[in-house]
Amino acid sequence: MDKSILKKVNLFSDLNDDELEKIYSHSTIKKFNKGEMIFFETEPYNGFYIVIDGSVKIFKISEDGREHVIHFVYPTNTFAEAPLFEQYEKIKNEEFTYPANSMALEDNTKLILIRSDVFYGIIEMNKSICLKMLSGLSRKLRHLNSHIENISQGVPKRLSLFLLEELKKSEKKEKDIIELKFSKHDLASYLGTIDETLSRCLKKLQESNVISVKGRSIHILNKSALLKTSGYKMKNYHAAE
Amino acid sequence: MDKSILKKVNLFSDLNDDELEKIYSHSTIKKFNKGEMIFFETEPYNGFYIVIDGSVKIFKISEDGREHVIHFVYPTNTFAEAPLFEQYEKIKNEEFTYPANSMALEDNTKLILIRSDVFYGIIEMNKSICLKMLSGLSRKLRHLNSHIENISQGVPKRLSLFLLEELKKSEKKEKDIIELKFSKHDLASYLGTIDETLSRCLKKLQESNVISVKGRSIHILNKSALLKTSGYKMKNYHAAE
DNA sequence: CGTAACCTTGATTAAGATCAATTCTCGTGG
DNA sequence: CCACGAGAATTGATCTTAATCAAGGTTACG
Repeated sequence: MDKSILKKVNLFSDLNDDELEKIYSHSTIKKFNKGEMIFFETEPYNGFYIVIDGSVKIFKISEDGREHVIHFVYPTNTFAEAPLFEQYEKIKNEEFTYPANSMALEDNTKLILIRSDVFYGIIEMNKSICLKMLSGLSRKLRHLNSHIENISQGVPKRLSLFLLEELKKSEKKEKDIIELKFSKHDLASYLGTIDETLSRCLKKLQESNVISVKGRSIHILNKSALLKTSGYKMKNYHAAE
Repeated sequence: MDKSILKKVNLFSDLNDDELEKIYSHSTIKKFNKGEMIFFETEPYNGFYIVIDGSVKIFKISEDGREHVIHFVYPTNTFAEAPLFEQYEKIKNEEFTYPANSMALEDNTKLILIRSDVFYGIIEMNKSICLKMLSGLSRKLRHLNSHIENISQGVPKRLSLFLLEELKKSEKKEKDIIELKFSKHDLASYLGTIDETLSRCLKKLQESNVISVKGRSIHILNKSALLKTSGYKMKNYHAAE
């Protein structure tokens, strides 16, 4: 893999060359195609991942076999870091498993696996990476809190919020267009609803000329209408991860 | 305040006497009565809290004025730590606010306020406290993840899960009895439902002899029935915070 | 005791899940 | 290049759950 990729990962931005070299030499890059599993929640934990290319969904399976999407992860973000520290507190080699399942959403999705023991070594040498980690986890916490707040407030509202968040993330590229990396089924699951309900909600938004949907690309025609139905509050909008 | 209290806080268990002294001498203990506000989400952030006695609820208020309880916090646990690290990454004195509102649930609730600047000083000196913090945040993340998973699965299920979690927390004291520190209204809000629905669910559980409710104390009569309606999976149950 | 906050109960309504068909889309092989 | 088939998405009809609306009943506390 290209060593310069590591520098783009916010988590590693304060590491010196020795430390980067250590991670570089001990890490493996893994490639997955669309639909391939990255890990199962039954699997023993051995490290966390960084998305380099493509995208990933994190999901749980309930006892009735249904899938519940918890997160979508995009490049330069990490996932499955939490068990690292729960594990660290205990006897080092206690059996821990991954907290959920994860699957690649696109062909040629590239990930770096950072093994627990490698990372523990880095932590010992470098305090700043701890603070980066803390800051990353804090943002995730904040995000989950607002997700919980939203989830109890009706599908149209949740959908509007989701669209605004996605729009914010992609604001660098083409204005006003969201390219979904995943099926509407996955989106429905993430929003805590089902395909049919999502479909109907999207239809309504189209009929009132707020958005226009073509396959997996969604054009935002009237952002302020979305803000309105999402129950716009400054801080919510800015807190989006 | 009694200095020995600090040692009971897991977060501080690895600090040496100097460090404890520093926290001790720079911290204030604050007392609140039932119903008093600890902070508002509009308020500038100046540090996190540790519950020493009593209990606290963390909640948001939606634009229609409704209250949404996100957390209940009990002794020796911390709350509002997340902004600490989001703030640390930025220019130090950027204006940050609390992430939600908080209110004391009991008379004579005692809290320690750890000011941001004091804590930054400790962090500089002691790496282990970072790891403790990481571990604490990780557990919260895991907890929120399972909360999200649960919230989309019907009130009876959520209620059963809540009861089992509470039972687990209080397992040290009287077996099989849960003493709520808060109103049923707050519980309903935490479960993402309303008073009437909660009332009916509790009634049903009583009629089928799973629990018995007297005021704010709930006696668990048939734990395995609860496990069943909660969709029991080993890891869920053990992951309870 | 009396009042207010808290909780419960019943009747009604609305949101969204479920069930059951279609239609659409896209990749594959003929 | 077209036809096929499978998965994805949409649509309509119905059913379930839980929110809403409207009264009562209980409890706690001055």
